[in-house]
Amino acid sequence: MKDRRTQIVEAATAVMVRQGFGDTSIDEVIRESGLCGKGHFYHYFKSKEELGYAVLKLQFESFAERGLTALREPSIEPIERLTRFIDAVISSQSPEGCTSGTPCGALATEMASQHEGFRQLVDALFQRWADQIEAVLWEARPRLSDDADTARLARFVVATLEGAWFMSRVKGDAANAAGIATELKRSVRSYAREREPAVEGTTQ
Amino acid sequence: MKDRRTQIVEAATAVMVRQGFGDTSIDEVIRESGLCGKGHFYHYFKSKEELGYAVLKLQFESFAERGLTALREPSIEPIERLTRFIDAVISSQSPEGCTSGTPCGALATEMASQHEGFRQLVDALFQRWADQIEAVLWEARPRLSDDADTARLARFVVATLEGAWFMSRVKGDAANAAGIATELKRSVRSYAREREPAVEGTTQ
DNA sequence: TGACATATGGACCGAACAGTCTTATACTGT
DNA sequence: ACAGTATAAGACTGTTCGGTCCATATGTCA
Repeated sequence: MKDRRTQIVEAATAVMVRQGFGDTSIDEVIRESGLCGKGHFYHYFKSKEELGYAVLKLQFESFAERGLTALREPSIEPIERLTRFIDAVISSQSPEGCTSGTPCGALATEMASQHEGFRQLVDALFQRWADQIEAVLWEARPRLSDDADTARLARFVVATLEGAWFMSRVKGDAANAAGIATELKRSVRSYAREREPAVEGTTQ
Repeated sequence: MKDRRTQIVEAATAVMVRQGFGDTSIDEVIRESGLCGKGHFYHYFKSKEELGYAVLKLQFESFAERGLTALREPSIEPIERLTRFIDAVISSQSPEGCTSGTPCGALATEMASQHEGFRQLVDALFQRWADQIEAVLWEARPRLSDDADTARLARFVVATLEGAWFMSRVKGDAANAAGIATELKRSVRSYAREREPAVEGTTQ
């Protein structure tokens, strides 16, 4: 029933991640999806905008499953969990193609700036990141210094990850992103009360 | 001689910052510039792409003058200078319109992902930021802890500023950006050897 | 078999847009 | 006054693209 629709969304995602939303034509999506004919596409989607929402949601959900659930893993110490999460996000965007990895990226940026509805969806995505990260920080609270504002710190982490993604995209340099991750992890750790050896986890 | 050209670039910048490069038509630029007729525009610019370069350069240079020169101000203590720079960047994008402030922004993102030439220009912009910041950090080196990698830290600052800009754009929330700035400043300060009171400079 | 919904295919339309062409106007120096 | 050139204006073209329309299959339930 929904097979075809999913197939279209996945093909569209691939093309759009490469070329952006605005520069991806319906015809291109149709060609890439293996189907032929405009009517066929418009049988499943009311408009290009609706396709956009579907694409955004797909990226959103697939990332939520892969990355964010790891943040909840109770067997790992919370700060270590966050550290791993940072590494995961950074490394997922290292090879030239942000293959289909990050739910943010140029696509979200572009779409957010085009339709108000897209913007809200992207905002919701960030909020979800931030909320999850804050939950982890909250969990680690006994080991953080008193001036740690978990909500603020969570948003800081998200913003920096975003910035790292953006910068590495423009520079096409993965080492760059890794360096940013290192600094970010250090930032988080700087809130930890002196107590443990605060193991420096190398990215690779 | 160049009056008209500048006038066009400025009008184009205003429109493009609002709508993006792709969604800004030459006709719109012409209307906004006060001139009439396509030929008139193409008298000054070879193509839309050339206009794009001019717009990017304008944003680049105007920001360089306002923000980056302050980074070189020798009368202020280097880390304090960097702190003020961070505040300046963040506050310049606070009111709903990133009026014409940040040379980065959606525009740079979008353009960078469209033409290789644009990408290189945006990259150069980041590099200039990073270089200037690194110079400041290098100056402050005697007061930084030994494990401070100035180049890496500089890129981290730039990336986070980018991320803060992007996030606050999506959220439309200035307080958010301020919080990120606070964290970023703390990060930089955390490299300072314990010595001074490390004054917390409030943004406003 | 026939009626009817769900899928599939593709021709077509109107709008928007980058860029060209042709023409008209102002200002120079001679 | 006249040639030459920078400036100005806008009609026009070729193309791309989102979206509509209509025609055809392919079931599926009677």
